[in-house]
Amino acid sequence: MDAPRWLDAREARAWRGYRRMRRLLDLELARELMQDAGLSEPDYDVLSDLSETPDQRLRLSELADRMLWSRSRLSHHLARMQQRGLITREEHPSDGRGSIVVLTPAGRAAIEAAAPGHVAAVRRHLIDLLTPEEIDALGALTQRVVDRLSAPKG
Amino acid sequence: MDAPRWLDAREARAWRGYRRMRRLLDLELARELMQDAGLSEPDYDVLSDLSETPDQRLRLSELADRMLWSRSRLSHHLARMQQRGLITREEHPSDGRGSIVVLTPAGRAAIEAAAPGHVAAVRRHLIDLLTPEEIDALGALTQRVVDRLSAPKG
DNA sequence: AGAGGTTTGGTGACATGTCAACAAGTCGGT
DNA sequence: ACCGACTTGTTGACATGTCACCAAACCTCT
Repeated sequence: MDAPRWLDAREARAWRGYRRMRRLLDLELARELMQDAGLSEPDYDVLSDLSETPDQRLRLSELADRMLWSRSRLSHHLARMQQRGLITREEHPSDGRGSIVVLTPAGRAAIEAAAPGHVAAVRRHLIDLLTPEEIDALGALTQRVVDRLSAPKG
Repeated sequence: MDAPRWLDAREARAWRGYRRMRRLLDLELARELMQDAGLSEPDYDVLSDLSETPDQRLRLSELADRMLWSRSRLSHHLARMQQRGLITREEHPSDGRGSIVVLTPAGRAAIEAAAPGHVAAVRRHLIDLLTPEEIDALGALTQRVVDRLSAPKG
């Protein structure tokens, strides 16, 4: 058991700042999104990912992988979104197990109505507060961390 | 309704990277923390904040404010932690409404056992992957965003 | 064809977080 | 002292996320 290497002042500032930013940004973006568009962030993410596919449809497992969600979580969430008419399920044409998640017209309308305001909020509270250098640094750094965590033996 | 200013390629990379990093980092840190120390991240945060105070005790509302949690959430969570013997509640000496959250010896032992491993994990998956410049940039940028979001009229 | 192992999506039980309402206490003005 | 407005912490109902498990379908052998 080696002596732990605690964070120095700069590292601690970055780590604490990151966590605090996360929390505050989440709260604010979720609040505005719900108020302006009646969607939760998970709702928005599902609709957004679906709307970016060519046919507005994705296999459940594929969608779950993209979102980094468990299939169970997605299945539960889709059930709720289906209740509200935002998505439907179709059978997979060749794989009898598969379930295809499809964006309904109402779902498409919802994401199209929500997107401009949400992007504006992301700009207002984050992107537009950063210098171009900071944006590039954030892009580079997050990608490096993500690549490590996604690597097979990370 | 002005035409929305969508994110350009660099901005989108930063934003997507940030969200993906968040998710992956959360999953991994929570997984290791639970496995190594039997604590959830919320558990750790409560214990950590408490252990950093001079007397290992804080008023509930004060702790909630520091953590950016609602009082309701904290109250529920403390009930569960109290069940496990990690914290206790005491009466406030002068304010009859107040409840003081106190770290128990078991709680102190838990955070002391968990901290070295957790800090090491934070280093391994984030801090040690960044250059000193990136750490400073992250510290500066998060602080700016936090300050804006914390401002009275944000 | 069929056995054995894997993948897929769903389910119920349970843990956690949110929201609105509440009782008790405090505070400030009169 | 007392009234009304506010603060504090708790609670219960409900929304959401996690976990273990399952049935059905698939895939790979022989």
